[in-house]
Amino acid sequence: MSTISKGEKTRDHILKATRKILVAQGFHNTSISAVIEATGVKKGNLYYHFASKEDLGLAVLEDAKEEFFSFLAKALSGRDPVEKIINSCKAICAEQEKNNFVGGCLFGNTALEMADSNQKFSGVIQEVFSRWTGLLAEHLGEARETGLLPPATNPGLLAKTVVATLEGAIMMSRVSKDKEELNDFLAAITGLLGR
Amino acid sequence: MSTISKGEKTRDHILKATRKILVAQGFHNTSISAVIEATGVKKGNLYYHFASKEDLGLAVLEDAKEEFFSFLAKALSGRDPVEKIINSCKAICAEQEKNNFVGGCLFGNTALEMADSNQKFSGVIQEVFSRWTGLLAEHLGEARETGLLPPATNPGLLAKTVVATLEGAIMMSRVSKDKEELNDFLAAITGLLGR
DNA sequence: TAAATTGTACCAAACGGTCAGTTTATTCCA
DNA sequence: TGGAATAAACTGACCGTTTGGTACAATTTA
Repeated sequence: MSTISKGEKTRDHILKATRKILVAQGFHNTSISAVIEATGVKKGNLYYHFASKEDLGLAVLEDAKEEFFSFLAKALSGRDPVEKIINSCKAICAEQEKNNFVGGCLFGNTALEMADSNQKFSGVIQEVFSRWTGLLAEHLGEARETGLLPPATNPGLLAKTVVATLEGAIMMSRVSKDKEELNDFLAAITGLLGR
Repeated sequence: MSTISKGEKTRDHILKATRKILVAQGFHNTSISAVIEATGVKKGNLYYHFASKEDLGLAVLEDAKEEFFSFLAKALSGRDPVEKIINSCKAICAEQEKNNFVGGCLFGNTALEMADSNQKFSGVIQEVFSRWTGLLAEHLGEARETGLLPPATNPGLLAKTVVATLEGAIMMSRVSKDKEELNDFLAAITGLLGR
């Protein structure tokens, strides 16, 4: 007796399938008919679950957000805070390789596509970035206290820098489709953290 | 007796005006009618100068590319190679502030919007990134030879890292619209270069 | 018996693009 | 030098298609 209803299952199926298209093609280049084709869900049913295309896009983003932070929580593993961060970056890069550099980062993509034209979207993105950097900053603060990083370290700034470099790295390796390039970037981030 | 014909003037006017819309809204969210409205050029005339919307987009990108590298050449000024790079990053960030973080980087935006769906676009972007990092790598190599940077420095990788961090920084500060944040990132890049 | 799903048909608006024809500039020859 | 011929630049109405979205009765499922 599963507690998830059929409707919830369908909704989730739509979310996951739409995410795949959205991450590779972007919001404005993804049509409702493409979603219908990919999901197999009929139009009437789609609009039964989501009020509008915007609503669907936001729901996909929210869903991906939750999944990302649960992924991040698991990926942040290691013997010390610095290693945890490095491993999380490695895990993210591994995902990129796994997808053959198709899609990149949904949040980064959406950030650049919608930042100046849709507040609702950029609001979610802002939340992702601040929560993400906040988590990293916590660990970096811990690392500083325990002497793993120099006392002059600014955890908040360093966390943002790591995320920015990672986002930039995903962007550039997505264009070049170069596996080694991504590993190089990973080495650069490792260097940022003094290793 | 100017050597630029009326047609060339119109073409350039279209390119510049379209760029403004494109950088803020993206390719797929920019309609031909929006271009027509912004330029004042009638539809028939627009298609006299450009074969298609894609063609227009590519031309805008090419035009912006040329302008960027001429901007970069000027911005790469300073007493030594490292200072030159830092100043160029500062100049780029100053542009972002000037535009109130609207639009961000046309190349980065287009990279994330078109990378997986349009080879022609991503080809231009790839060229921009490789030329840009190539230029920085040259200066970094020089800096290493003259002892400004440690002998173990990898100019190519460091150049890519600088660009990646800058692109990530522009992305994140575009979402947050935070002036100080961008300056923080600038400090981080300066740190990357050992200053 | 309520929630979920299908089917079909429809809508106005916006989309990218075309084209015959008009205007403006340039060339060329008497 | 002037006027015809040619080419370049521009206009605006029009095209078919796709877009996101609606309506709603009929059916299936939990």
